[in-house]
Amino acid sequence: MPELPEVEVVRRGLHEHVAGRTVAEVEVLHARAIRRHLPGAADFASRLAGRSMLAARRRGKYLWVELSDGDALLAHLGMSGQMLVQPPGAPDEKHLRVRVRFADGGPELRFVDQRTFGGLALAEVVEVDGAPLPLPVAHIARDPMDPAFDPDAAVAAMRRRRTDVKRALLDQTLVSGVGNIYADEALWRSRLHSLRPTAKLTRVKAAEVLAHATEVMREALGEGGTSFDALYVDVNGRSGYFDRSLNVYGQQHRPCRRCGTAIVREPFMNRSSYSCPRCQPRPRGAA
DNA sequence: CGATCGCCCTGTGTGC
DNA sequence: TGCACACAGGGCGATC
Repeated sequence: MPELPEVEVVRRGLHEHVAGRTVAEVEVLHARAIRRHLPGAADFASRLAGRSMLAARRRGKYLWVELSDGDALLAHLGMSGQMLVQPPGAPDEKHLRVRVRFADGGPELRFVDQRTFGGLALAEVVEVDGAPLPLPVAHIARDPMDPAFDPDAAVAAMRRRRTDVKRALLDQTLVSGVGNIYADEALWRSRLHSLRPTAKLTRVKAAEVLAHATEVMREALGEGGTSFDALYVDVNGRSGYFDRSLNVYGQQHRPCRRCGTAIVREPFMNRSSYSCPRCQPRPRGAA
């Protein structure tokens, strides 16, 4: 479940290990991994070969590497995607989808993805609101780690929506980078139930939940991200430690760290929401 | 256009 | 032991 902090850890690793290197050869082992690259695997491989990789960038949960021709190698990790830096000759991972070999003969870049929700693509870079973005990312809002992130504008956009606060937090066109884990953690810190309507939140309360989302993601980044198993790892295959700090996510039946009430899990959008029923009372009238 | 819903995937865990 | 099914869930296309 890579969300902003986990993707940022991967971005830093890419920046450190691939920036400045020239691609020699690309191998696509599973077509679904490049399904967003509409011209197909052969086009993907031939256009990437010979390009140099420049800076690694990120917005929300998307990351990309600028290429020497002005385009970008765009990646989304989905649920289980990994970008690994491995020595040539290391055994192929079971779910290895794309391999990038470099002209210097050094470590390869490997895209590994068990559940195949993630993928790579080559994309044109366009300018949106003063920021260079790969075209498929143009509709994604700035994330709270972006120096140009405007909290007041994000609060206003959230309150304009006729929806529930958790849906708003997960909507990448309002604020990007927040997924199910950090949404639940931010709501717990804000003492808000996921079904509270955004339109009824005060400006102050909406700003508070956004600030909590930002804070929890910053703390997670400081711990190297959240990991429940070996699915989420940095480019060297190492896991983060923030799962030890989670207050509600995955904590059903455990006592709330504030009031001792048992944390509950409820179905939400075909997935789960975790909350404290006492600190985060369900709004009246909500189903 | 805003909001909602179903689908895309595979490995793991659980209950019968 | 083996089978069926729930679950993990981000993003996007279709639909109203």
